Amino acid sequence: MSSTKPPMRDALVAAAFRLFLERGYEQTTVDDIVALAGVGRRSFFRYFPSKEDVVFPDHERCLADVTAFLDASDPGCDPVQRVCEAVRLVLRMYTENPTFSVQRYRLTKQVPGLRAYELSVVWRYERSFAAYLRGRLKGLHDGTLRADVIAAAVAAAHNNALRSWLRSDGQDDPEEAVEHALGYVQSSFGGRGAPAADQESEDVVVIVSRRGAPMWRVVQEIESTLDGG
Amino acid sequence: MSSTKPPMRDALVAAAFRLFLERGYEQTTVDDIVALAGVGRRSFFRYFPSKEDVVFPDHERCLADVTAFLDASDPGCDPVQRVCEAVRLVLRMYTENPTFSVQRYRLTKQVPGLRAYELSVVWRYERSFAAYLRGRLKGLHDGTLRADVIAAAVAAAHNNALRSWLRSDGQDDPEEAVEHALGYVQSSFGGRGAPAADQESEDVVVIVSRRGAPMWRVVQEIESTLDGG
DNA sequence: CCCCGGACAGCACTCAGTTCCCTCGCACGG
DNA sequence: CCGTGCGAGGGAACTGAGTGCTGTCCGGGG
Repeated sequence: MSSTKPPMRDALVAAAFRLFLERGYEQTTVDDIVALAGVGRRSFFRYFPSKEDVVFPDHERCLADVTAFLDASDPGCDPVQRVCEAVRLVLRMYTENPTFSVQRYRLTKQVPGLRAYELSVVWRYERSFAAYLRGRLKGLHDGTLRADVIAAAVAAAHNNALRSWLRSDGQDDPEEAVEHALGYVQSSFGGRGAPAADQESEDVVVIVSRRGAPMWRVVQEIESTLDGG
Repeated sequence: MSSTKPPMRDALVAAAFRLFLERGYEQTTVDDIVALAGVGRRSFFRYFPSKEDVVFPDHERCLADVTAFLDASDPGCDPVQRVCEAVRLVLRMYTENPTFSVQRYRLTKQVPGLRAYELSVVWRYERSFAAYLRGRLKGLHDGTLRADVIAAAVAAAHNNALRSWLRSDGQDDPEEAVEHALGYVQSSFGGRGAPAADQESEDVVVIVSRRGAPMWRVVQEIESTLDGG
């Protein structure tokens, strides 16, 4: 089943989830988990700094992946699009284990402590996005403000699509939903963001133009955008 | 200074902050706090469900204010503007006690546990915004998605302005910074959002128009926006 | 006068997380 | 073949947050 790298770590995750699903998160003590896994209590805290961490065993690695992905960006690429690509890495991590993700979702929905923990995890992704955008938008007017707002918008769009997929018990197509949500964000902030093909039923259109450009250019831009829609 | 309603609660907050600033949050136990305040340990947990809550003593009330404010909205008002007004209530709560807010900011910046807690508080504001926007945008295309994204953007703009004010030790003008940040968000998502007076040094202008409107109306809108800028 | 309900004190308990020390297995060089 | 060192794991004991329960004080109403 799982890889052969850390047998003990996986055993702890498996034991923990069995108990969490049977009797609930708060009704399960760390001693229960280590007893079922047949290991010492101390070993649990060697692999997971806290009881909550066992619920999100792969976020640490994914966060590192996202940060590395953004660090390796081509300096010429569209930063907003790049962040949108990064968020797809996060989605992939959820969709790799659909049943696990759905079980975890049900758990975090019920336990306030886990929701708070998940929040802090999501926040770290958002800060990674924002740090990258700040670097790319430095010098532009309101660079850090725009970086923070765009990072928050991308994260919110991702979460919206992810949660509706999780609520559907993994039935819906998560890629499609995230693509659609990111299209909305890109059309709102779009640098060169395309107007997103699936906006045909949208009733507003956003046009961005340099101030000072001649009016004929502005009108031309509008016409091409409307025609393309 | 503070109201005369709960003397014990205020005494606990005062004692807690004295110790937190002296020797740090994690180096201070609840027993230390209650000893300094001269009350029983059990009384602390009567007023604050957890040790972290004593650091954010007025957020619960503020969150209730925000929710009530949004619930009392005129159904005809611009929902995005309404949320922007709600976020000013949150800002006011910080600016009412500048020194307290700055001290708390320094504390939360250092202690990971407090950052996580603050995150969950901010998240509840955001969910309050999103719930209101979902109600107002219901039926529109992508209503819940737009509600979530706009709520996140407004919260991020507020946080950006708030944090830069807190970093300035309360020297900068927080109202102005938040106004500016909200102007950016409104111009990105604007329903009828004004182009925000302080965007004069901005080099792009965003125009939103109903698809299907006659072209002369679109041009008229552009001209009036450019002239007003 | 007693009773009752709420605010508070204080003890005892659970459990998460940490510290310290022990054992076992395993490779290493002598 | 035998120390010797070392890293992974086991386990006891401790700290501190949070909870439950019991007892006490106090003010107001029978």
